[in-house]
Amino acid sequence: MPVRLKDIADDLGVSVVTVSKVLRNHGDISRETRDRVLKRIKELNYQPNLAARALVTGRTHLIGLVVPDLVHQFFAQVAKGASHVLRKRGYSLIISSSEEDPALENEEISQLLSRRIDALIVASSHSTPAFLQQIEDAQIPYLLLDRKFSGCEACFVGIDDRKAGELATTHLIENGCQRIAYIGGKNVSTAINRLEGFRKAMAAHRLPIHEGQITCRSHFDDAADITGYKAMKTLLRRKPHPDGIFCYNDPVATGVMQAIIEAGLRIPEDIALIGCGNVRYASALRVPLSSVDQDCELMGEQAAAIALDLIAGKVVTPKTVLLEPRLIVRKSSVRPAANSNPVSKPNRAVVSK
Amino acid sequence: MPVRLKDIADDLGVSVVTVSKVLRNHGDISRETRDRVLKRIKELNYQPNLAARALVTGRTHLIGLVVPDLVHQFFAQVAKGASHVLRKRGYSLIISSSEEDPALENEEISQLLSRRIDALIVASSHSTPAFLQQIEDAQIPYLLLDRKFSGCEACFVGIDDRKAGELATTHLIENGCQRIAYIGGKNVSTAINRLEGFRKAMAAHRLPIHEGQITCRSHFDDAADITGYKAMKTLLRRKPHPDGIFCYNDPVATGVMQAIIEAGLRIPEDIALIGCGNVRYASALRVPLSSVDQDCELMGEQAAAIALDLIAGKVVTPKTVLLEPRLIVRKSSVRPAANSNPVSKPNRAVVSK
DNA sequence: TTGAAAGCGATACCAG
DNA sequence: CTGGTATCGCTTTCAA
Repeated sequence: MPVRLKDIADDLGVSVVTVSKVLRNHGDISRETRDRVLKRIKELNYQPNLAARALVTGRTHLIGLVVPDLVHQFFAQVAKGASHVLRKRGYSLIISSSEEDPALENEEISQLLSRRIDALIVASSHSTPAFLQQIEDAQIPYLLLDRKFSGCEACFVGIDDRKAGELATTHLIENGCQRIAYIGGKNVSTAINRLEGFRKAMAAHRLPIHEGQITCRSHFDDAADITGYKAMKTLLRRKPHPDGIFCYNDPVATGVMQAIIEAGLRIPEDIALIGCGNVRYASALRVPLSSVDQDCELMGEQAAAIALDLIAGKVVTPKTVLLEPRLIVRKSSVRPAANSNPVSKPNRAVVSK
Repeated sequence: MPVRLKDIADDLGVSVVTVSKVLRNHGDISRETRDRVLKRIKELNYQPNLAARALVTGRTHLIGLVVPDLVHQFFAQVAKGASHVLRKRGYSLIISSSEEDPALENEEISQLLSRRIDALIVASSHSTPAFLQQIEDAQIPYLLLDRKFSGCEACFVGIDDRKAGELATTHLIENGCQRIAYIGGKNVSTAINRLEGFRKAMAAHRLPIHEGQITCRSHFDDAADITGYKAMKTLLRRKPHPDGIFCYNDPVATGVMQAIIEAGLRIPEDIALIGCGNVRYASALRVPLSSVDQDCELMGEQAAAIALDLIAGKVVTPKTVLLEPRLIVRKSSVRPAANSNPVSKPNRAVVSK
């Protein structure tokens, strides 16, 4: 049985209260008592029972993180960033993966709430904010990550998705693409806003968009790359086929790449391709993949910081942190011929192998 | 203020004990009372306070999972598998990533122990089992995952690493490689045992191994792919350079691939390459990467199942689950010319794009 | 079939 | 400076 406060108190002939105070630097303790207690705590390697502490203080020092897919590197990196910040402050992270399933996500959230986590960070797979009610009801502070809801007052950390879409699309246009297609997810803000950025860039260059050029699919059980693969297969049936593809994330772009190559077409010569998220292995793919970087670890860190602020009651008005997307140019989108006559300078682009 | 047992009891004019019993199907409750209680619980959306419950029962329904790197897809998938099994049984998973740093790992473990998790699953970055003492001291059941320690009695779930090494190496040999190099990690059982399998396969085919052909490096802060990249750069300085490379995991192989291509050599013609772990994006890499599949989700599920058994006291003698490695052949290791004279049939190989 | 009483291990409050 | 006492929300035990 683990050492308790009482064991230490008894050993030293003081009260549990005294020991408890020493433990939390709660002043008003004589130097001498302090040292004796500290010594004994060390000797016995005392570890406070956090469940007991949680019961009386109402703080579990547990923070929940709900993501749509932990296997997607993006969310793993976010988790890493968040975990890093929280650990230093004595908090632990409970990570739940909803597998892009809203029903499962609700269950996960409910589990977390009943654990009385101190705050919740959610990258939701829901398409409407209704589910947030249960969190509000539980009165647990929360913030949205990566995906937000229009008209929702909650704190949010993510990137400027419109700009990301604009950046990527403009880049394709500057590389001579005319018939650019967009492949996105369904009903998530990242997909919707990146699409908006796409439309804006196309309009700015007076390029028409035909309906068939826009694909929005849910992932369901399919991994994102399979979704991309299938979507591209469909696009390839159009004549003429698109000459540029912007995917709202990198796993989708990975599947798209496979489909293009299988069709015997060249990237970027026949079809230029760009993703979003800049996963680590992007440069190692069949054709090094251009992408839009979202600094995912930083995103996790910021989310964690806000969660801590929320807990501390430091947040009065909902806070929104929008990280700047950065264009990362690799082979998949660069057409040497087209480059000779750029429409405009790329916006803070980074060229990477 | 969340709803408490007492609120429900007061509402219904029964005692908290009665409500508590209903909640846990603790027989000896009249049908009628049962239904009334259940109804009210639903209405108020009552969620038991797990901290309070943990305090009295000594069970937190929390299971810790410590991995060296959550961003490595392998461990994310393991976490997914484990989480899936545990969730169904009312347990939550607290995931800690040690970033391959033994000191950080100790801290993480200590945090988890002080949270009184019910069991701990560890894929350790330590090179000796000394750190296990703190877990033993805390009397918390645990099991090792992926990486084990020789002479250690604990439960273990992983793959047969020797066989994985043999499978991969034999495959390279059958594809005509003669000067095969091994690139592994330092002091982890997976690296050591896969190396052993490598040696065994080489010996079986009377192929000599020169010391320079074996590289074992820690990752430290570098991502695994950078480790692989650097190791390969060094190997390429040898004359003649190796004609086959077996990497103990896929991220390392990814870096190796980059280095080979940068050097202007062809895969598999000049150098054949195979990894281990079979990450999802293996087939999408610059050259589709052959690998050894370890069925990581199943590994996570098995680990979770054993953790539950340990908690239930069902495990008498330490249990070891070794999953069968499966060879996945892709382009990076297939040399058409060599295939005409295979040394032996590949062992249950799967050919995949 | 029901419930009163006694904790679980810690903290908060207030008296000495 | 120190410590007694009540309390957090729930389960356990045992008597009614």
